[in-house]
Amino acid sequence: MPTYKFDRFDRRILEALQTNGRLPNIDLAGDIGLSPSPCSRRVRLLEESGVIKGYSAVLDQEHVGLGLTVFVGIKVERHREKEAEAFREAVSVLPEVVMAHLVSGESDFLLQVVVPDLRAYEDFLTGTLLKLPGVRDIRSNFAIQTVKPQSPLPLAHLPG
Amino acid sequence: MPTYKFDRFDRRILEALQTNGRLPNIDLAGDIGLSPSPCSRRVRLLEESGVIKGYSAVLDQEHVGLGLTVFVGIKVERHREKEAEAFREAVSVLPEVVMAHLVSGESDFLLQVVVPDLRAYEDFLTGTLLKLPGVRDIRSNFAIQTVKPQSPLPLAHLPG
DNA sequence: GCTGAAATTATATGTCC
DNA sequence: GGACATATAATTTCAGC
Repeated sequence: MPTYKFDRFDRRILEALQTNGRLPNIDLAGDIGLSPSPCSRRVRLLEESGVIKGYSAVLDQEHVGLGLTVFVGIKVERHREKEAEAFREAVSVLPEVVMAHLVSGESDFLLQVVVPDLRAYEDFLTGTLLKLPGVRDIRSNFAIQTVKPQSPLPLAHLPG
Repeated sequence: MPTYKFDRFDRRILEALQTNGRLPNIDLAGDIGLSPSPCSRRVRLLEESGVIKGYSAVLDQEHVGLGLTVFVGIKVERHREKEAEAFREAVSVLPEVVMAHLVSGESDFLLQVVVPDLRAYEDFLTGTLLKLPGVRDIRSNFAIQTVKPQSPLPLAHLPG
């Protein structure tokens, strides 16, 4: 379903649930100015249509012992499609890789990697990343400070 | 609270709630092999201690009309601390910026920017980013394909 | 600490207007 | 979309291990 006819209620639901995914329906309904029944219906429709892909607990990285975030740029050899797909598959199953994109520019791939510390990153880099097939170059950019943590998507372009 | 004495139950709770932040307590309890009472207590402690920072609905970017993700590297002038703080503050309040870090390497800051399309990015780049104080250089890397979407933090280093 | 059961309260859902 | 009734689920308490 590529399109979805949003109105201002849907937009406010999405904004509220991005900020608090466990907001009780009764509170959500009150916040957006709707009674619980239609609010619940809308949320279900948004879930079933795939607009809401799921819900997630947001953890404090430091608290769970994950002190190091690294943004990794990877250049690869020119691949045939079959090899390229194998590379993407290999990257996407690595737990330490919490996000990965094919990008334009200097690197071919940009990965966000999360590990406990520098020692763990060293192991991951030499033991895993550098052994991926077709890797030509890896550039590691270490996060020194979080300026803005992962935040809600901007929905200002939707009706409302 | 910089440390937290996790055991295997806490780890499994965190893993489960990262995957499904709305998993009913009764189901969560069953999954991790605990009865509902202690399971509920543990979740509450994890929330109160800040290990669980919150919950969020995960949206489908395309479905909500946000077709373009750009990873933006920014180099800045040497700042005094007061100016540096002003820059970080300015970046962190921009809705289009869904994540931002101070990083080592080529750029000083790395931003993840989400907008509807190239036209919107053009406006954002020229109208907002390039006008931030002290910007020396901006490099835009466009996401061509999502290899792995934002995914749960790896907790394999915790007990369990 | 956990289990299990029961009671209470809160929340979600379905039906009908 | 709203109101109301019904069904689910969460939370608390307490006994016993």
